[in-house]
Amino acid sequence: MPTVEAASRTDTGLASELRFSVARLSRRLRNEREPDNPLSVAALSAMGILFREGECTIGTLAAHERVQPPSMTRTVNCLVEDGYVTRRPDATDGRQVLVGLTEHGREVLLADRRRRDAWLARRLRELTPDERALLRQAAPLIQRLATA
Amino acid sequence: MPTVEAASRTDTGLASELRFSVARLSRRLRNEREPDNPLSVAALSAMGILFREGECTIGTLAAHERVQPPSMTRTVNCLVEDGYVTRRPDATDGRQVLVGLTEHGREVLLADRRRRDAWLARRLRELTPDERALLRQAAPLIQRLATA
DNA sequence: GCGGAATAGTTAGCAAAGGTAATGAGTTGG
DNA sequence: CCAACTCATTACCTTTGCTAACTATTCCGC
Repeated sequence: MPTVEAASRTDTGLASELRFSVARLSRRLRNEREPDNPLSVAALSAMGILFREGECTIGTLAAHERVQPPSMTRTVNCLVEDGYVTRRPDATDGRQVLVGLTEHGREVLLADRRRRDAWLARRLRELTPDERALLRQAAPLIQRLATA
Repeated sequence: MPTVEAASRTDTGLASELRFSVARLSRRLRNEREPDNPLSVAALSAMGILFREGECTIGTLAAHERVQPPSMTRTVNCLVEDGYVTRRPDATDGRQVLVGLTEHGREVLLADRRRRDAWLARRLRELTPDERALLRQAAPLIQRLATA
């Protein structure tokens, strides 16, 4: 049997397995959020971008989230209502809107992030140190698969 | 500094990183589905369960998907309409409904799965063999984190 | 073996979060 | 300077989840 074909078949198996397990853990993480959590998933990840990237336009946020601009407009509107972000017009291009985290938003984001990490951290403590080390190496790979 | 505290902090960092990368890849995988795909995500994973587990009741399907029974009822109704699954009453318990894949459903599921794996498999081929081997070990761990 | 409690599924109605199409406001190039 | 383009918004639709309320069936205590 040709090596290339074998390798390709194995990769497809890996793809299947990885896709399934990642989808499953992702769903589980969403479900394990506190039910009284004030922040929706969409809101949270938009705030995450603002935290990492600083002030962004609606379009930039939408592109980062791979979402259409109208969806991001709505998300941002909710966040403004709740005082987590501010909007201001761009000084040089009046069409654009700059969105930025408020101090309150930053605090709430970090608190929520801590809370959401807690469940997974607890689960991770049930693994062996070797298994954790393996996942520590895998995480950036998974990130790279998603990014480029 | 006490070892326990240090380990715990490191685990929290790992939790953060893993959560972020998994969420991101999962979103990306959803987005990379063919736009003209006839099967919704919910439908697809319900069919996946039927494929793995064989005939199931609505309640079992709902539990597997961590979804409330009414949601699964609707999903199954759509699948029945499209001829991907069949429903029949349980012989010994008239309250229950058994749902099973049709041959057509099985074919469509496998075709869709191949198509969805293709993108990820392509990305995986850009990694080194060592990196792929690492992910191959990580996949079952991720699965275990999600499952118990 | 019968009547109340429990269980499986469905129906109805609501909410979150995505999408497209059309519109308005602002910028820019010919 | 006006036509074409870009960014954001509005209006409306879809998917997919939820809860509450209801029906049909089974099970259990007596």
